Amino acid sequence: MSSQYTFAGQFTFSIDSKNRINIPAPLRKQFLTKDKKSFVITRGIDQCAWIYPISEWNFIQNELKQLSSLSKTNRIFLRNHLRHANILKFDSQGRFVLPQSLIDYSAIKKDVTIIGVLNKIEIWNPNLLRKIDQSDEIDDQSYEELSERVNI
Amino acid sequence: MSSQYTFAGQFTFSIDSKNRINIPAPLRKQFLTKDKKSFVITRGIDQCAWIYPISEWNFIQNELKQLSSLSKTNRIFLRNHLRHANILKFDSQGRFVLPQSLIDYSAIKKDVTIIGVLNKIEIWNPNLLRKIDQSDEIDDQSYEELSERVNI
DNA sequence: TAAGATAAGTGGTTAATAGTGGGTTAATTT
DNA sequence: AAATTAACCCACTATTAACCACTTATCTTA
Repeated sequence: MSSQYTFAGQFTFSIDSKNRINIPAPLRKQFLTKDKKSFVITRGIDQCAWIYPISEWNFIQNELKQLSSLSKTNRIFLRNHLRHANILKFDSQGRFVLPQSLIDYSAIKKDVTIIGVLNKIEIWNPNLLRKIDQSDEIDDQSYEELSERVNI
Repeated sequence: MSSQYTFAGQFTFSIDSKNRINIPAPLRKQFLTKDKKSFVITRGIDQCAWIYPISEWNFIQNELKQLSSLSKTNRIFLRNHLRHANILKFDSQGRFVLPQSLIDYSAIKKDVTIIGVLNKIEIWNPNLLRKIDQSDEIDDQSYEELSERVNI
């Protein structure tokens, strides 16, 4: 079964003095009642934080179980992905407290950029994201390969 | 499964002080009841905005879901395609609010040209479109290549 | 073809919601 | 027990979305 979530869009919010971040209403509204405002926040592969609704996370965990720990890449990926995972809820105003370890990892200062990416939500330092935009342009060859697989 | 929409035609409307744009009635009428006036508006490949009825967009999203986020190319590709996507509805008068980011991207001022292009609707600055019309003529070689794929 | 009726396009006002800030009490931790 | 953290509550402001109203164009029907 594939994901029930289809997040999209970009939002620029701020983190307050108590390290709280508001989840943008358009994204928050998508949360299914079965997930009861619960989600997992963890390190992204890039220098950002990833948020998965709890049911998505359970699904991903099952996928991760398929990976053999004999592979070094797998071991590293599993460790980094799991050890920094925090189960959180958002409060009655729709906010959550971003753990200090993720603030450090993502280099969050005052402003945050929040992006919906299909089944997950990304939390970025706007400046870092801008830097990535410029430096990580996909080379043409990769795009060509992608275009043969995805029909947009 | 192929598209259920076949938009066509060109219309010149205006954007009002609250950044609202009216969807031309001939296009609006095509919206299926299952789509409930919902659509996604995002950056076009050219300097314009693209509107997809929500069911069309879901079709695209399902293709995107096949891409694993373990690949860097995929991550960048997904992020950049989804971050500019806005899920919107048109109001009881058939209008929607064009997000500021797309106003900037498309360089929309007062007038807009709206074009139906099969499964999507394009929103243009009329002046830009005129300029493109003149400069972007399709050369014969490209037409040859097209002719092998499309039978008109 | 003319007149009425209907729909389309445009403009503005009001009411609801979203985003943000802060304070108070209850749990944990040290 | 003190201090820190977390949950809960209240409040303000700006933005957004829902609503109403008017004009122009199109369609229908006598």
